[in-house]
Amino acid sequence: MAGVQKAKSEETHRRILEAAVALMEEGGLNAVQIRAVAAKAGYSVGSVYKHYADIDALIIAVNAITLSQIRDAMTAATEGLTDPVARLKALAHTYLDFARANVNLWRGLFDHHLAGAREIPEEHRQENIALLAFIGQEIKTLEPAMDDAALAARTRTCFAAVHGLVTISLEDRFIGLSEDTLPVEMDFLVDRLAGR
Amino acid sequence: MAGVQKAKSEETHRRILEAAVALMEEGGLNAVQIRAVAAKAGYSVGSVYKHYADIDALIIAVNAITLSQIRDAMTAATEGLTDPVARLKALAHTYLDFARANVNLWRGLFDHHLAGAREIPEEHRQENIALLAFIGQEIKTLEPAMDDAALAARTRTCFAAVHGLVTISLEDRFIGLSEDTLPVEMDFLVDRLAGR
DNA sequence: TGTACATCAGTGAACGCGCGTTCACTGATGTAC
DNA sequence: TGTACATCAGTGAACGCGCGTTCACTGATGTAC
Repeated sequence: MAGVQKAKSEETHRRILEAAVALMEEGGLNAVQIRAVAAKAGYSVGSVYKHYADIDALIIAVNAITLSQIRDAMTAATEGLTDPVARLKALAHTYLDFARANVNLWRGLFDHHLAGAREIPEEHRQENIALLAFIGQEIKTLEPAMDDAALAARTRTCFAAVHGLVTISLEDRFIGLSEDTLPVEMDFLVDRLAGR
Repeated sequence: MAGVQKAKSEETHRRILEAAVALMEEGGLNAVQIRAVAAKAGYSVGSVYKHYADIDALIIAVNAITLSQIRDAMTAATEGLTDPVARLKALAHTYLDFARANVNLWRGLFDHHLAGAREIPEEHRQENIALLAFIGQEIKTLEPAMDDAALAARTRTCFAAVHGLVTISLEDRFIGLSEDTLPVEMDFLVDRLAGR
């Protein structure tokens, strides 16, 4: 009956990660605490440490899931669209909708800062690049003559502008744009960025 | 010799605030701690509480100074300029330059979240509105036919887009735009937002 | 198949640190008469 | 001007809480012979 330990271990690993995701969703980054995760997953504190080196590793794992969810949503949203501007709009709205539907998961991506010299894991970096690649692809279609450096810069600018609109709309301290005007403003922004 | 106590008290108040600003500048939001502020200002922990109700009140005071610094820089930067787009570019570059020159003070504005139900002080809110008013004024010149609600929405969108570019450029996790391309991208963004 | 030992998953009390906050106290300044 | 008392600025040890992390331990699973 070999493999029982492995199966148990994998289930525990999965349950702990699920609990962490749920806590991030419910209470934001600060709610992802070792004791809370352990309790929610149905294990003890020590077990969490058998699967994740520390709290940062766990949060990074949660953020990796969030990034891949966004990537998947973007893939689905652009499927079948051919016009570059329509595709860019679909990407922007997907990003906005995801952020609004999953405020805490989305904030977790940007609120989590590693202390000191620790590096962002390569996997995470790749996911970020993947999101930018969605945008870069469309901009290349719109501006075929642009060289690679300019394209990379322009891609980040466009992402940054859309990201800014999403950020500000989620901050209550800036009395937010109303529910209805937000998509209108997003379309305006993408149109202008695309030169239309 | 009346007024000695008042003068001492005012000086202490000022020194504590100065120490808090210096700490925020040097080490970011998390460096603004009661003990650190007290030590830097040359007083004891208890004295800080004689002048500020709690750590949040002190941080809010620091942020108020930062906001007014930005506002003053914007006023100076637009002086003498008449073209609305030139003025918008000057505002955007002032914002970018301030953030790059005072990363920690600038981050403090957005990283500080009040726990629970506490409200953002009215003074703070007014300063935010003041910054938006700078932009709104120029957009009104560019789009005189726009009604107030649309103008308010558009103003926030433009601020948000510029804010996003500044935010992303300060994040090292997105390999930043190089020193040189950043102003170019900022000009591009403002031109496009202005419809040029 | 059975025995002895090694390895693993899981436990949870205890440690340690950071840090905001309190409060009884001291000495200086202000005020009333 | 002098005395007695009140008020204020400033002190810093101590409290309390949150929370990440450790580690000696238990029982189950795996392995060697």
